[in-house]
Amino acid sequence: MATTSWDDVKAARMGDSVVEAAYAAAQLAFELGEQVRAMREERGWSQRELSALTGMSQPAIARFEAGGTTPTLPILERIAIAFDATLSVQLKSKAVA
Amino acid sequence: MATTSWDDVKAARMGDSVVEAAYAAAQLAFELGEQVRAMREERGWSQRELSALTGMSQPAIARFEAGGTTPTLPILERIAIAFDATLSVQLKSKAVA
DNA sequence: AAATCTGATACCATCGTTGGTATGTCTTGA
DNA sequence: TCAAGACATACCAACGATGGTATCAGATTT
Repeated sequence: MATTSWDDVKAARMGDSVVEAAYAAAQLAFELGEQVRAMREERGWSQRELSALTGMSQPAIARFEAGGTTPTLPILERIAIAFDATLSVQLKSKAVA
Repeated sequence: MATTSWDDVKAARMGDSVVEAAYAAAQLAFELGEQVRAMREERGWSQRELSALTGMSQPAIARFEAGGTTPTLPILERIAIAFDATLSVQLKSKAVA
């Protein structure tokens, strides 16, 4: 084997993963957007009010709620704080089999 | 009130939030890095092997595990897939009081 | 009808993460 | 001692999210 062999051997398998991950992240972004919109409306806040509380722009809130972008963790933290909520990010092993 | 009033009124309160959120995100990044390193070593994988599986570079893995950067959700998804794990991101309301 | 508020979209500048590469150090093994 | 592997760090280019602003459509109110 020429190169490291790992790069080659796993390359094919990895190709799918990146796409799969991108799709999963997009779905996550969409769901988070929906949840934030629900929490915001629950409190009767406008996008402008939430943007002021989080230091974000109103367009950023709109994009995020629509699932147009995948939010960063710092942004999610700011939103959590605005809602007096807790941000939880976990990597949970599926099966131990 | 001159401008929208929201921008002004909440501005002071928001200042702390941004810093607080940045700190929280950094801590989250650190903990995630530790967890990923643990999961990786648990499987006897080198950073190079994990980088091949996730389509990331070895330096990116090193930075991430050291907590040097705050990972993006797509990256976390790729890592989760490599570990055959599930990525969970939740905004949980604290008290309902 | 006019004014106002809300949410959505577009454009551009900026910032942070990441990719890619090279390099350095340390450890292990031949 | 030398070679190879593993991890860390540095530098730069590319990409995506965000900030800021302006604008637009729809709904509400006067």
